[in-house]
Amino acid sequence: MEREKQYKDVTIKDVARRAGVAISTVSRVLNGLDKVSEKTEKKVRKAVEELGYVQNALAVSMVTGQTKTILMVVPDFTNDFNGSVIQGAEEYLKAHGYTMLIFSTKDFKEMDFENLYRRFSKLADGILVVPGNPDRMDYARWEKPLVLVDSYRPQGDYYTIEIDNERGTFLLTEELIKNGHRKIGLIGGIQDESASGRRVAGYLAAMKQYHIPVDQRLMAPGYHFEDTGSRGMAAFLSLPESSRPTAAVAVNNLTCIGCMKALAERGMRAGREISLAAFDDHLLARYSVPGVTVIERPTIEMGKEGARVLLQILEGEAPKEKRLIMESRLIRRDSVKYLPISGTRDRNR
Amino acid sequence: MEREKQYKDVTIKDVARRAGVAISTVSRVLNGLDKVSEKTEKKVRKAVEELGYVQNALAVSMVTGQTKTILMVVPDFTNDFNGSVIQGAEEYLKAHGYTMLIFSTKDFKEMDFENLYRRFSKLADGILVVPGNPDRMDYARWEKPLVLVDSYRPQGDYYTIEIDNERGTFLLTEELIKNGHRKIGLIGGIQDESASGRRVAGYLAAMKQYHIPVDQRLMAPGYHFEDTGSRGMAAFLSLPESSRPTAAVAVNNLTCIGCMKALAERGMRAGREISLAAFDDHLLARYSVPGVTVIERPTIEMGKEGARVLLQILEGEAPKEKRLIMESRLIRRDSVKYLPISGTRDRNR
DNA sequence: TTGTACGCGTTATCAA
DNA sequence: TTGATAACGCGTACAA
Repeated sequence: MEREKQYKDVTIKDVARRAGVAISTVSRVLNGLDKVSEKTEKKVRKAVEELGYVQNALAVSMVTGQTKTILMVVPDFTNDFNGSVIQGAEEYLKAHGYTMLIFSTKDFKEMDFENLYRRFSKLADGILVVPGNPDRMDYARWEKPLVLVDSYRPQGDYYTIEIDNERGTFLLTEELIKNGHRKIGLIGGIQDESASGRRVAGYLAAMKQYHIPVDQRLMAPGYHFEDTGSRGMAAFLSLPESSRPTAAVAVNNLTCIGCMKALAERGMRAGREISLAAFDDHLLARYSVPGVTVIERPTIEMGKEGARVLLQILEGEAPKEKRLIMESRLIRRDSVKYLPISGTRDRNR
Repeated sequence: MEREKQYKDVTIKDVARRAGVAISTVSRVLNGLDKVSEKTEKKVRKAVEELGYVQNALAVSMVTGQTKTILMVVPDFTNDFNGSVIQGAEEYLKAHGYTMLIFSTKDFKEMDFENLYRRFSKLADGILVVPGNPDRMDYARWEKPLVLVDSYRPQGDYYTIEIDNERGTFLLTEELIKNGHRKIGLIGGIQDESASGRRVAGYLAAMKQYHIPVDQRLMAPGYHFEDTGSRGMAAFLSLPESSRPTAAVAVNNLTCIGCMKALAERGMRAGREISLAAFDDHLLARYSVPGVTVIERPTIEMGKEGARVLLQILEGEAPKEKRLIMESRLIRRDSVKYLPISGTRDRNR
């Protein structure tokens, strides 16, 4: 009863009454579109202030058809790569008056995508997605502007924020080769599977370029999870010494962590018993001793760029180039041991 | 022109026309409230199916006054603690038909809170916040249901999801003491500051209980950032050996990481040159060699519980007990070295 | 420069 | 059991 009154929000109508003008005048002042005499503007602003009026974004969206909201979809929130991308995107959106809805596809069944589109189609103006691994989402059903961060779909004609995945693993593999390694394992990755496939390709390309035959036993394919890494590394370590790899490339942060876990459990360390180089920098790679050689990506910037491109599309100024390739770089640390014995001799450090 | 048509959404009106019934009937079918004859229900469902109709959540919210959305506020997305809390909360909300808006308070000025409340008051039914450090947000302005995750405001009469912070640092400190350490430093924490203050108190309580005088030089207070940790550890290491601590307690994940960074830069490691025990488990503590002894919290569950309590309040079934204290536990790893020399003698491992 | 009135897509109330 | 219609809060032609 009384309570009802209390929670009753002040509307544009209340402001109009208080200011002694029409609601359209209030609207005009608030949106600063048409000309309004200075005097009435002052009256309105005063009323707004006194009443503590706040626009009802819902009602605005109803009539304008815009929600000023974008939906961000990520595989899960506990992966620091996703966290960084979200951070960058959220900052950009916030700074440009947009609000962010968020949705995680963890434990998602493919069927669920349909519901996702239904559920959010009216709630957001556009969608920014970090694909999972595997990357099987059918984006075609989403009819509004869409930007993919860290996906590889050259045929799909989507707006994407990428880095050169193939080059990344190529550099990692090359780094190992240049340090004298020839028995190099690959941990994780699925051939022909989106970005993951590109990373496998980079490994193979480096091996080929340096004329090193690929040993299938040294490839431990799998999706980009920690488990793939720990199992892959365990498998390598159980090989007879003659065929055991002296180094390994992990395809992403989680597989790298899995490798390090497997090593730690055996009292071993990357750069001692086996060398390691991985895609994506992370806490453990950075601060463990020895540190792990990695490909670093501008994760926060990728999120920011994704948001920027999305808003550009919404403003009707879509960039001509659909694929935006960002820079990545190799960070050398001590997980790569120099093997002077056999193989290539030129040290690169 | 044509394009306009394409993007024109199908509304309840279209469904009604197609089914040959009134819109109110369609609404009834959709919401399953009143009785509807089986025949008309079938007609309506068919029309919905054929047209691919989806309710416009905005319009629903306009009239019901509920948005079925909650706002989650976190300090930033790159901290894995926040990531886990978000993960838990998002899963719970999603499963209960709620949508999650998200907002980061990184680089937030206190003044900005007012805008935050204004901006989201009409967009969300409730708010779930993980406070920053410092924890100075004025929640009183937010008039809707609110739940704090990991905040300590016993006087504020808020709904909170907590763990026993004081007990946490007490256990960490005690663990060091029981392993023979007496010169124990504290890294981070601000006295009398919310949860942070409780952690300082836990350290002091343990020292007192074991009759160890507190040396002010061994307290390196500061907010819960990485920098506080690396500087604190650096300061400890530069003390003359006679007064240098043999062990340190870090108040959270970031300060712990800072400590480990400082050690790594000097070629040192926790558990060798100095012992370390910290609040919050994380990647680096778990998998680095040696692993770090920590207090582990049920982070995902904390998010989940926060969401649960919030929805309970929204359903009008607010729990009687405002503070929900969750369990945490000590995980022993190898960063605590046993010092048999002087001091307490009973080993606890 | 300002005001009137319609429409956005729903739910809910009241009649029929 | 169904239908007509008034809200919800706002933006915006159009009229004044």
